[in-house]
Amino acid sequence: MFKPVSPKLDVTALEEGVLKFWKSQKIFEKTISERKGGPEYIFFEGPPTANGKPGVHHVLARVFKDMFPRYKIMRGFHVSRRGGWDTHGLPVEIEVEKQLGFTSKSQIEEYGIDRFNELCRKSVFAYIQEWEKLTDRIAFWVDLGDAYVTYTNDYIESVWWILKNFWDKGLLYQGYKVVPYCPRCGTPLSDHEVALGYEDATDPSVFVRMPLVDKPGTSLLVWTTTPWTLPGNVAVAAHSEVEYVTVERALPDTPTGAGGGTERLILAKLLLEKVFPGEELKVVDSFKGKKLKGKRYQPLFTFMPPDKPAHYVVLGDFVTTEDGTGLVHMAPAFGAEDMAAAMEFDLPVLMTVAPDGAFLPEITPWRGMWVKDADPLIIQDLQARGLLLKSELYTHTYPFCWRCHTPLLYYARGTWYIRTSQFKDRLVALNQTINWVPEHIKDGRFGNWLENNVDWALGRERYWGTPLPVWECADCKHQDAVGSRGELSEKAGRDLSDLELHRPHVDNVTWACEKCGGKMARVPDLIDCWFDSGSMPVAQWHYPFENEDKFKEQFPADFICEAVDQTRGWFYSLHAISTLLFDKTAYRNVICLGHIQDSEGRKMSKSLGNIVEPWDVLRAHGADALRWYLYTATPPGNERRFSGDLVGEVVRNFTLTLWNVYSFFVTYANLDQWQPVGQIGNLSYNSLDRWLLSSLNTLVRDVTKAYETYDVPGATRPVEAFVEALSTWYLRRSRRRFWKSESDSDKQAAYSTLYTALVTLSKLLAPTMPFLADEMYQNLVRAADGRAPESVHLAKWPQVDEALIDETLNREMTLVMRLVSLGHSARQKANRKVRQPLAEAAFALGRAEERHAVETYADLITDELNVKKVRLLDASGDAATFTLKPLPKQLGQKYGSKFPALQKAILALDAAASAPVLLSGQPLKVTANGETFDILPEEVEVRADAKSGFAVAADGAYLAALVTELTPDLVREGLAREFVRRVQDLRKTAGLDVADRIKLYVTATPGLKAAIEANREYVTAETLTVEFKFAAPPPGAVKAEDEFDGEKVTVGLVKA
RNA sequence: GGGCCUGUAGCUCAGUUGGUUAGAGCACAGUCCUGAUAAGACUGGGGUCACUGGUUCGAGUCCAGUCAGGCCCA
Repeated sequence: MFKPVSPKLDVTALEEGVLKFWKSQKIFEKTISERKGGPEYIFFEGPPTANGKPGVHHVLARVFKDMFPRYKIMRGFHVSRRGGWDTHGLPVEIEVEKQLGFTSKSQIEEYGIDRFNELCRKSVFAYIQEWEKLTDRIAFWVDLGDAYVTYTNDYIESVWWILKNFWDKGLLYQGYKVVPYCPRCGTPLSDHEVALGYEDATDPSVFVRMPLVDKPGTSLLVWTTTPWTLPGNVAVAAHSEVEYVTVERALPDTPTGAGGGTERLILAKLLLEKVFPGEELKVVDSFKGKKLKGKRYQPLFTFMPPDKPAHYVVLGDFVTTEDGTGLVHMAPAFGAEDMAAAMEFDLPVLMTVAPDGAFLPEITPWRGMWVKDADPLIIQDLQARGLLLKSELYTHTYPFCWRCHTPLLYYARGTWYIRTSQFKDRLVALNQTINWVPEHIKDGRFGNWLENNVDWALGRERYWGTPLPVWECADCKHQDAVGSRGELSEKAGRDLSDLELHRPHVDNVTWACEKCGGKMARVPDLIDCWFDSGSMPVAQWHYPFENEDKFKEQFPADFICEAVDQTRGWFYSLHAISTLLFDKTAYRNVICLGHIQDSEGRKMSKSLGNIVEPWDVLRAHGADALRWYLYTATPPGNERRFSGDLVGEVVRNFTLTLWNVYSFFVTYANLDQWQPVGQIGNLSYNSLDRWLLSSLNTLVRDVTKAYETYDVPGATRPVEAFVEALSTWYLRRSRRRFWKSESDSDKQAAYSTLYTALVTLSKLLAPTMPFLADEMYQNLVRAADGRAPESVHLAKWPQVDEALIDETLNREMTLVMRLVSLGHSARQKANRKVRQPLAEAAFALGRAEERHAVETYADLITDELNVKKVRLLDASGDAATFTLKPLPKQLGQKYGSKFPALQKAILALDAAASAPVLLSGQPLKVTANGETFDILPEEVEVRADAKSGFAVAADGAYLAALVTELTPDLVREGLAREFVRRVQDLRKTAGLDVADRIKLYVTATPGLKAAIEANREYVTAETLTVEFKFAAPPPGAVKAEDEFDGEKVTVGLVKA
């Protein structure tokens, strides 16, 4: 006996019950321990930070991470699935700063880095219980008990080892980076912080002349909104393809008195009207920007002598003709593009401004002055020297410090880099070996990112993070890197193996410089926390200090999965570190998820208040439905609009359909005391059974292939389609086989088929709907066979039986369903309800080879359509008209541009004469444009229409025709069926069990009485009547009166 | 400003190497079926396949451009 299954489903109770079972029987642990010795399948967990509540986007990533390890376990693999936590970084610091009410870095230093970092350490696990609870509830099987944590000494030490390795290879260096910088706070801001502080600002907008050295009287016209950067100017950039002009204009009187004459100015042609609105100018020359390359001009200021060639025109793609003059002033110390150009063209970097935002003493007129205050004075100076064309005001959005509202400066700061660009070719080549889902990321977003690789800016001027293990001599600037605690102890001359490896403790370790005896102290930088997470393949094992075997076994990963923002985050950091360190990829397959948006396509954010709480969805619909929705709704790489209602649809549409099939099976199997064990072959499977088993094996084959290629929709959507077909076709068409009283081999075959399908489904669904799958498995398999694996998650993945796959059968059954659908449609049109039997259904088909299906499945069709007979529409006898339909796919491909004429010619043929030729399989001669073609039968569809007397429905070449004429016999049968239906309703309302026998008492008008008499055997068999009387029901009988088709009836029944 | 992705019914999504009638589910209306069903079948309404141009005998599909949204970078 199976445990009885109610058709009503309580999802929450089911899932909580299964969770309890997993926990008490340690099923997760067993999925690991029982696969020891099996091949390894390696999954890396991209570590989240637990200082915030997990949201629905975390659920998305976690359920996708979960399905492949579960699948692989069932294929016999051993999967470790170690969890991990990312614990360093600015977001953590910001949370603590908020908590303390701090607004500047100096407050942190006053408070004490020591105490501050302790708070950071605590805060990173503030929500760990939320994370654990949610992870558990959605059934993401990951080992959180043994999770790696990036702030531990062991982890940091491994990261140091990597950095030391890079140091030894000369890959770690100091350079300049232009960063958004707050001169008041004395700190660079992260992109995130910059985004907080954009405002409209009004700045001066100046057009400045830069006289050419070789062409007196001609100047480059340059535009800037930051005059204070002009003393740092070293070059002017032009775009090679933009059209520039030299214009001549009258020189107005100047304050210096040098009036009159003309001057020539160079600027982009497109901007002429914008710069000189309404002014008549003489264009003396016009040329592409590349002609300007290398032209030298006189520097505006000479406070700082450049140490390299400067003050000439360079070419750059970043130059636009949006505003300005198309000639861009370059000050490498104060612009990222300027700095990039300086690197490219080996230009000098003139640092004219001190870290507090004031000019350096060298800039004599404005020394010590806040640069923005100097703007008007600089303009005045240029004006006085005749270098200023004009000065205006310009309003634009400009970033301000979110803490102190000081305008940010783009400012070059010294920082540490890793020479990743040196490995660009390897990064690109190794990327080619990775299987990206979706594929376009490989050569698109990720590939482009690698192609444009710039050195990794590693340094961070912060407090809570992995310290950069580089020490520098205060005197001679000698530098050295440290790769382990042991090495540090050695250098410092004392045992530091228990030293806490964060600031400020590491900062306190110093030693004498080996070169000059000066003091070696650590540089203040931390490293980018992306470097932490990218180090996890190594650092999670504290390799190479221990666990060498573990590391070798668990690298590289077979599978990782994160959202698309990780292309430049974790996907990159893993790839870069692994490439530089081992010249290997860190992962073989990666699913890159799209972001979740709200139901209106907006980003989910706290400020919009449109966050969907995962717990709300879980409580309403359960984890399986949420998971299934996320797998099936859209391909993994797409953005997805999310709302709880859509998850509810999964339950109604899929879960309940499957559940009801399952409930049906259990109900009847119990009634018949059917047992799954001891079933041997030799069952008489009918065509429906064979079709279902064929479809099932096709499903297993396709789903397995999809799992192997990380195709999530391919692994899930076909299951949905199969369950639909199982319920609405197989089971609906097979119900009678389960009801019938005799227990013959046909019934056994039905049970066996349905059982096989359900058990196989439970296994196919195990990775994706782990709760429902195990619930079904426990009842269907475990309950009957104590030796079966304890959980579906410990069971073997189903094997395809290719021998059972019959493509012809699959195709023919699809055709049958289509014909039946047309039959129903014809009934509807003729207004003939299905309970009324009809004499005949005839079908027309598009192709000759399909005729076989109608004959083979005649029984099925007659039963479904309630007709006495099916046959093919006879072309000579039944068809009133034919239509020829030239098939463009065949004819168009074969005859190309001749197709339209040919089509016209075919349509003009006498169909009545041509159709029989084609139907007999002969080619047809057609003349078009004076050319004769032999048209083959498969190139033209012959459509038949039926004579009158039929009710007809057609779809393409397919046509169903029903004889709607009713004989007295048919009418009586229809009445009898109506009657049976009334009795069945009555049985139901009387609360009888499906197998209860009854005594039936009937009084009816003569027509109906005759109909029942004529079909008495049918009536009693259908209604399980053991005693039938045309008589008034006895007292105590359940009674009903009804009227239909002009007949009246009174029915009474008593349980026999 | 650049890169990548997306745009098909009210909503969520399919749509094969280009083939002439663009589909499914949900939602809405009607009819039917039902001793598993919270379901199902049939019918109907609902589409400028974002837009413009091109290639082709033929474009939702290929090409170019434009627009809108998203993400990343600047």
